[in-house]
Amino acid sequence: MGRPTIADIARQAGVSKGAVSFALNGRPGVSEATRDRILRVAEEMNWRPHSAARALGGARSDAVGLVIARPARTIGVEPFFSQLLSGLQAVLSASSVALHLMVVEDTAAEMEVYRRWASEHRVDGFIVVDLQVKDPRLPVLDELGLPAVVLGGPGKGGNQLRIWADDREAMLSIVDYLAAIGHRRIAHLAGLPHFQHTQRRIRALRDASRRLGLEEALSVPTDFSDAEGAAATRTLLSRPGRPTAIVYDSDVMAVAGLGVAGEMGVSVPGELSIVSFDDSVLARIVHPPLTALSRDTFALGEQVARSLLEALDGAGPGRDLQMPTPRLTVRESTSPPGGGS
Amino acid sequence: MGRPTIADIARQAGVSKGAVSFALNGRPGVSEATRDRILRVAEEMNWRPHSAARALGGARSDAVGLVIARPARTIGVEPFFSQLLSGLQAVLSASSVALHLMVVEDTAAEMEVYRRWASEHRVDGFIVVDLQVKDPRLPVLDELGLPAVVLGGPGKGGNQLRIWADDREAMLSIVDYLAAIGHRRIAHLAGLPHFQHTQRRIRALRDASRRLGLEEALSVPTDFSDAEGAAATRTLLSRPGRPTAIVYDSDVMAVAGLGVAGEMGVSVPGELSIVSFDDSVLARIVHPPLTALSRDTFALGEQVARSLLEALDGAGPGRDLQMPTPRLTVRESTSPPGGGS
DNA sequence: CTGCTTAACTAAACCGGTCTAGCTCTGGCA
DNA sequence: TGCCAGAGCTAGACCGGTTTAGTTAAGCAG
Repeated sequence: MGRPTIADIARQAGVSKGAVSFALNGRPGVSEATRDRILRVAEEMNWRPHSAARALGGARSDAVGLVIARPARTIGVEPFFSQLLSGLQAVLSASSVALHLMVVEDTAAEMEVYRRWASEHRVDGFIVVDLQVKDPRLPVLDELGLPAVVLGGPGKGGNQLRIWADDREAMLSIVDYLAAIGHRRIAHLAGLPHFQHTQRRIRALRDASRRLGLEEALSVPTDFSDAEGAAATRTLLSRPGRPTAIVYDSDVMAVAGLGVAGEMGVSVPGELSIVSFDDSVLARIVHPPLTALSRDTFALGEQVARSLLEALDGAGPGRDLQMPTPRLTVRESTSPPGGGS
Repeated sequence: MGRPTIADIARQAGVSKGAVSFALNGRPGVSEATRDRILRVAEEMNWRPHSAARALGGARSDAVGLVIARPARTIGVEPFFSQLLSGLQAVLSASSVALHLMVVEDTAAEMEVYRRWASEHRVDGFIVVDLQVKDPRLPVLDELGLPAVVLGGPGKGGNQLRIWADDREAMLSIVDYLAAIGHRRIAHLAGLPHFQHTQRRIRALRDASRRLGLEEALSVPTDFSDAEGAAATRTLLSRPGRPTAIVYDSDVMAVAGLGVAGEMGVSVPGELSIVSFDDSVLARIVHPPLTALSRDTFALGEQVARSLLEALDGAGPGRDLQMPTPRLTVRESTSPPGGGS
């Protein structure tokens, strides 16, 4: 005989299927004595719920979805994602909730997957990353009516729970620090321009430069790849009046930039200070180790998972959540311009 | 009205549910004319199959499982996994097969997840990584009867399809190269000792050293973390008769080792040559860029996914598959011992 | 024209759960 | 004693597909 079903348990325990279902799901409708008996029988027969059957009945599927719209090859490169994934998993697996992961080409495909998974009851909720400026995914999620946690920026539009860190404040802390040790010409290798956090950082940098009376800061948009990071760095460094400090939006780009500097004979931090907006092993293990914003991406993942699980349990709307503002970890890639080392 | 079901299509097209099912699945039982009509109606109504309903009927669930038994925090660090994931996704998403991902603490928990997912019909097959020496997971998978693709080593035990690259040959190519440019004292920072590929590499190094008449090579086991990589490097370099070349089993450790060398004032490659067994952006973007074994992990992921999909389609047992032996990419972290920069 | 085969299709069972309507007790209270 | 409320439980519909058994009509040989 194959796997036991609730019908088998019902027969064995001498009750109806319905009673078994009530007992196993801890809901009223059976006496304590009966519930115990049923649970014991289920245990004995080594019963496991059949997820498909559950999902068909409209109940939970105990899985959440994460769809990432970036070329598959670049995901592997980004420590941010793998760190986030780790954090998510840590919490989700503790609750035996699986993660449905899919990488797609573009936002249109991403929305299509949302629709499909929702209509198939494949997942109970979504995690949304890479929030865009006028994000077309939010209305879709609203329409689907599944709970979702959106990573990035506060703001309205969509009924999803938002979790974010204060990018603006973070950028200000970088600029304040650089200005304090004497830098006047700061450049910025930004990320994809239609991401909300990219814009927020660019604006923060510009505002801070004005306030502190620095030269107008240059923000160069990139696709987050090491290739563009290296290329843009090379361009910046070979111009007259080159910056004395560069802020990189991701650690991969920062490390690539560090490599370019070395290659061009520009000493770091002697002639160029480097700050990474993202901290990971990467920033720590290169030489010199990079001054970086330490945002605990793992913890972020944990928080996202926790919030989503709460939302699944129907714990009210659950309000937006701000993560602690990342603090700058000063390492050896920064020093006063023209300074020693 | 909610999503259309085949009953809706049947009504609209004036046929029975059964006919619709036949038509949509391309099986005999309906005329060409009727099939076309049904397909057109389905298209018009924007019908999507409900995966749960399908799975309930005993059919496929269109998802495969990947369970990784490592501390969640370390996954994010390992480019190997994220690259592999990317490759898997590239193929899976093209076939609209989702990936069920879970990170657990140990092998026991991993096997438990296999059992659960199998009995819940949550997945159609598994991808198994980190093959161990006497791997307890293989009998479990046999028992569950689901197709699986195992990453690592050829060999018997288990009915799963195996995919691997020739670690032995790869290690030999590294040692041959190092010996050819004059190295006699080679050390090796290995991975977790109960992994099959770790043992294979250690043995290959020892054999090659004997054959080439080098000093007995030292293999130090680690947990793959940057911390242990750094610590072991420090130990090796501060001993008298220190190695002139170190082979690292992962790029994270190699980069960490590079950092330690810099810190200790040991010039690379002047006084120490470094080879990484794993190539990734990491190896390319540090300075100096690392000589590394280029195994295309992304392609490996693609191949694994393809093989698993084939197995799902019941394409016979499908025999074991060897990936091209990784070839050594010489960069600037290696040179003759005592040689110039 | 009869009898037989086969293609095309329908009706209904089935997968393994969830959930609702309703039945049967028991106890409390007027 | 009669009535009602509620606890505890059962029967069966239901979710959306797949699959099998059965029906109908057409085609063809004899």
